[in-house]
Amino acid sequence: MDQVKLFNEYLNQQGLKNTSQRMVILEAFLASDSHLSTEELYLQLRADHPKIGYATVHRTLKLFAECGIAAERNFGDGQTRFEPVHGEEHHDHLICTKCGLIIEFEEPQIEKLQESVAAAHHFTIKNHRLELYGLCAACAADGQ
Amino acid sequence: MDQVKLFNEYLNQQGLKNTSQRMVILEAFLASDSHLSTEELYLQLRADHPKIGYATVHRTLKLFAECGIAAERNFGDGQTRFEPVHGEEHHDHLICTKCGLIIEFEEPQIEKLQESVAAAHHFTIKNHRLELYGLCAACAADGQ
DNA sequence: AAGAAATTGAAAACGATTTTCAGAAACTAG
DNA sequence: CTAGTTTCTGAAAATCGTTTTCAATTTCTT
Ligand SMILES: [Mn+2]
Ligand SMILES: [Mn+2]
Ligand SMILES: [Zn+2]
Ligand SMILES: [Zn+2]
Repeated sequence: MDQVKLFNEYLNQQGLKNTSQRMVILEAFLASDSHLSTEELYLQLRADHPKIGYATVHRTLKLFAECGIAAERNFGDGQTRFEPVHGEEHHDHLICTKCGLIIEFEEPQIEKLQESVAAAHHFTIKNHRLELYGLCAACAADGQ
Repeated sequence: MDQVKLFNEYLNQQGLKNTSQRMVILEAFLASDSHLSTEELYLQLRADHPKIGYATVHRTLKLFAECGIAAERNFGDGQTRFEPVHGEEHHDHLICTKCGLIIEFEEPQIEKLQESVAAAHHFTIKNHRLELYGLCAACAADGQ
């Protein structure tokens, strides 16, 4: 699915305007490595677009999240991160606390068990977060 | 295990001093409902101990976490919460996004699957967080 | 082309947390 | 017990990521 199209449709629906800044930020966001903070994307953009302000970058990332083309993540380092959402697939994360490497995974059996836990408590799950923190292979191989 | 004893041993080890404030805060913390923010515990203490400052409450909660008698939690409401750690048991949480109810659960099968996911990626898990957000039975029964 | 409405960037405001600092309290040695 | 040393405390200020404000600019509709 075309993220740019989805975003433009969302802007129209909401009576928002399409600006050059928004397009630049969207392209940079989609092209970049995932799990970016506002700060990181802002600094990255700065090279080619020094006029774009931090506030605009942040507002735009939140717009992406609102319209569903970005997911907000929080990996406990005190910064909100954003990653592009491509299809329907949900995924969770392995996070290396030494080098910051992020590995994504899907495990349907875990999702199923989550549902059964919820059912046992008469609870309806709307969303969840599962994050496994530790050391990636490379960092574990290094001195600890 | 006696949390008070553990805390005092930790203070000694670290060359820290045992003060009346620390004891008061520890007792209130252990007696209280779990998953308290600094603010909440501070306000609760205020009734009987109006002289104890916010900074002292917060510093002391972090000390508890350092010495292992408290666990830090973050349920996405922008406040760090602390809960007493009683034994070795680990648990995860169901969180009602409407009324704030927190239900604790343990699911060994999920933990096992987490390990196998990690192993598949040559990753060593140090800790993890699993939070299921949604509606508790009562809130689901209400109008949504 | 003109007007109405939304957007932008810089700076100020926010809110949770952390630090500073001078006076108070706790511990240690004598 | 007392003096000396160290840590602690509470209030206020500082920090840090995030959000809001506001006047100027841009977009988009007539
Ligand atoms: Mn991801
Ligand atoms: Mn808990
Ligand atoms: Zn690593
Ligand atoms: Zn509820």
